[in-house]
Amino acid sequence: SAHPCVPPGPSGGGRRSPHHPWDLEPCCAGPLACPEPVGQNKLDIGDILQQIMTITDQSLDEAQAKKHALNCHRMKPALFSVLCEIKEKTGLSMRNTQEEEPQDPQLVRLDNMLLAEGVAGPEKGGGAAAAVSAATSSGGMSPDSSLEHSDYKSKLSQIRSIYHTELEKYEQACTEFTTHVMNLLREQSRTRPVTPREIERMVAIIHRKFSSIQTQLKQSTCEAVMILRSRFLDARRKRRNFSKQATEVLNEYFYSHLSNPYPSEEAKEELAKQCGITVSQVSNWFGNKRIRYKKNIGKFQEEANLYAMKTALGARQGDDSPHTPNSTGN
DNA sequence: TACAATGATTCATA
DNA sequence: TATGAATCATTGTA
Repeated sequence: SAHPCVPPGPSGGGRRSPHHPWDLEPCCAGPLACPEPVGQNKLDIGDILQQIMTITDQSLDEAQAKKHALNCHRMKPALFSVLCEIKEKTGLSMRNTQEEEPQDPQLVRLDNMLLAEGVAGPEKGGGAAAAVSAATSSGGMSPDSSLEHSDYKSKLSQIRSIYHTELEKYEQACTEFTTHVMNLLREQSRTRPVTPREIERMVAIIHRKFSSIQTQLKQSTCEAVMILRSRFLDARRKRRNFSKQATEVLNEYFYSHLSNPYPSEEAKEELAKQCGITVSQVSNWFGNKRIRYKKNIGKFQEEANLYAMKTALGARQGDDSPHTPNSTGN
């Protein structure tokens, strides 16, 4: 009852011809060599799809053989173009899903820091110089620090070289892996439609993964630099006691203002000048002195008496010695 | 070498 | 923001 022009459905029948393409014997002779009735084509396609679906369940050799057979199959170009069409249609919906994302702010910060420290970018020792200048400006740096400076520089250059070696390794691995995947996709594009855009996306995914590894490397490098810097800049590590004369000046002020040992900003500046130290060092000294005195007044009694006597002696001599102005007096 | 002294830092608070 | 309190890291000394 079927019209001779209406081919049977894909699931209809299923009786294979003796020279059926699903035997997957390469049919390299082409369609002319193995003529098939027109109605058979839909059946062919259904079976080809079935074969493709099950190809992953087969062993490598089997799959390879089947792949080769499929590549040579006379229906392949037609099927391929259909797949391309379907893919193009579905591809449209995901076209807008993935666009170039903005640069990771954390990575930007890491890059900037590595650049500022002289780890990334051209070698010039800028980071070390910056550290030194920072140390000197903070007031805690002794002038004869060239030894420590070179120590810092050598350690920084160690970090730098490790960083660059690792970075190079990662970049090489990334390139190798990308090439491998691209080759794989190109190879696959012979049997399934793989658009250049798809390859691009895959490459982008790989780069993202590798860049996250790179971020970790940058993070640990930053940590190493921070530790190095903190060790280098930590003034506690190169503490020098003040001169005897400076301590004397500070103690004189402290004990002569015992009821209110809080020098004004001007007094601090004056004391700093007299002692050859910075104002913040004067502040530190008074901070420490106050707390330590308060904690153990008994221990400081002798010292207090000594300076009280000194002050009294100075006052009796009547000389208008250039002492710092009494802030509150008592 | 242990330990006290001391200058500096950090953190909480008023 | 100055100060107190705790703590760190080094120096000085017995």
